[in-house]
Amino acid sequence: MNIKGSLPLLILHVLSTGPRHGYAILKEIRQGSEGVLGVAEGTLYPILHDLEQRGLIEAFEETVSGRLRRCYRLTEAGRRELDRQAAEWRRYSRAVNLLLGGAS
Amino acid sequence: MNIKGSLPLLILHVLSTGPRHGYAILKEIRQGSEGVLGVAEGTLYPILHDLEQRGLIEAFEETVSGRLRRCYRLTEAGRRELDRQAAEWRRYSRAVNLLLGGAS
DNA sequence: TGACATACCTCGGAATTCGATGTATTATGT
DNA sequence: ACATAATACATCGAATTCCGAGGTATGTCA
Repeated sequence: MNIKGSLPLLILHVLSTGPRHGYAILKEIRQGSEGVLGVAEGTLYPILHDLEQRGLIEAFEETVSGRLRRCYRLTEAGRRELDRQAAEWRRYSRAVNLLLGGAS
Repeated sequence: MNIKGSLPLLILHVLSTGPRHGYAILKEIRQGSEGVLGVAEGTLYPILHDLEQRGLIEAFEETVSGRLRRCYRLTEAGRRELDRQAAEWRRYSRAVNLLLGGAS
């Protein structure tokens, strides 16, 4: 379904626009890509835990619409990693397009 | 090193520009992407065998510079699969760029 | 009261790729 | 002449990445 390896980038980017809980990230990726991209829950949560362990995001509890939710925000290291991965994405996608003979 | 899932697309595309043997495909992907993309040999040959088994490419023996080489050419089904995968690539990469807030 | 969306989670397995390793030939430099 | 690199093909095991299926629980709407 997805271009493999791009999910951490997408997740970090969504969190760079503001803290969110897991399920909200899911919906943001779907809507923000006009339904083209989709992340399965069984994929998202393990990645979230991994990003947290690596210090790229941090979790905090927050009450959203009367219920306790596990929210995440980007750390400074996460911001740097986001920049790094975004640059890498541009580099690779440009290279593929170059090879395929298309523009940019 | 590579965006996962894109290698069959790249290989099919290279073969669409003319028949080649494995090692030549390798170099074509490297040079055609200005060194950004690279395929390990341990990755290429299994994919080649898989594509052949699926009828997307066909092998033939040819003498290249005095030595017998195993060359591959695209089949009709391979051409269709290439079109399909190229369209999918454009669709997904556009969606990622859309989400990341960039153009196209 | 049933269905559906929200919200979180784990597990097993499939797919994809790389690195290491092996073999053999040809070209290039010294 | 000899060593080294490039060419050329191949297999294997391991790592990474992702999905689907399943589980739990609450809120909302008809």
